[in-house]
Amino acid sequence: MAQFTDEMRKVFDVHRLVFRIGELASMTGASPRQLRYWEKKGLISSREREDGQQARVYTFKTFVMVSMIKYFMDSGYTLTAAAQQAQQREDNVRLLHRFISRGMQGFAEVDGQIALNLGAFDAQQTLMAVLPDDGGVDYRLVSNAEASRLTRELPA
Amino acid sequence: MAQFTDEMRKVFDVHRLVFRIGELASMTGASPRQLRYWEKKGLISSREREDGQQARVYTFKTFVMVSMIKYFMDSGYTLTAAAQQAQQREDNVRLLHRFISRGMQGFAEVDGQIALNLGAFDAQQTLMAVLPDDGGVDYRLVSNAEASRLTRELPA
DNA sequence: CGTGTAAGGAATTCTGACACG
DNA sequence: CGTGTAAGGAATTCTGACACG
Repeated sequence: MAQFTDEMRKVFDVHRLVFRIGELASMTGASPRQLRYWEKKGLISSREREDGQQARVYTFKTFVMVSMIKYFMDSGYTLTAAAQQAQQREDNVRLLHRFISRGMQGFAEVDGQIALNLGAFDAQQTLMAVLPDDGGVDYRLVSNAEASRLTRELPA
Repeated sequence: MAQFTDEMRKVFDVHRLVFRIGELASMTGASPRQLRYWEKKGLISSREREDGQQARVYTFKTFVMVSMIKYFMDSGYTLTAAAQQAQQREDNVRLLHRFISRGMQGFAEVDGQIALNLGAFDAQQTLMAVLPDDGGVDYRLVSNAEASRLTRELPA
């Protein structure tokens, strides 16, 4: 399953995502004028423009930040207060990214259902997540030996 | 913690992400000419253009697809074969999204460490994921009562 | 303070075509 | 088949300014 993570890590890496001002505006509901002003105030940032590049380039991190600022402003906060609120949430966002990037070991098959191998639970057992039909998530502990047996090879 | 998921779900919803051909090209390494040709062949798709909109608009789904096609082509596959390989992986991508969107119940604090509440393990216990300093992920089972007690309120 | 708009120049995207193979 | 390029028109982004408040 190392094959999966190696290949797919780059596919899921949101840090590769880049946007120009028009898309970021349509994605978040903030106007281009607002985005330029927020950047001038230092509330958000765009990537350094190499050489003679004209258009601003925003990253996924900025997309998240703008989305949060917009959300808090729509809730009644002033721009400055909304930016402060968003900054506090930033830590949680980073934490979630760490959990996601560390916890995914690959897919497996448990009791005939597709499961996600979440890695070692303790020295003897591996944690699996299963998606039942009711829309929730079930968790199963299986022996490490059984885990590697259950973990299916992806189509080469 | 319902507060967190309600507010942040829209922030993390990658389906809101949109790109134009230039960004998608720079993000994936495929040329604009390639993207137009692949679309003409039906291997990828761009969003319907409303009214007189000129520029193509791509979604995150297409970003993932293009990344995979590019990866397999760089590995030596022909365009058609690479697209077939990518299509097979698509199912796994969708599965991973379902696991992520269902499994996140919010943040908690376990043994003084930040943890991710992954929801019910069984009728009595809640599953928590903890990030130790060694870079891995540890899992803990706590009683449901303790879980709700440990789950910290996010800054309002 | 925070955002809208009109203004002119620069960069992007569009399509259909010619090219090579 | 699969991609590059030159060509001209259309849409986007840029900055600094004027406006309202």
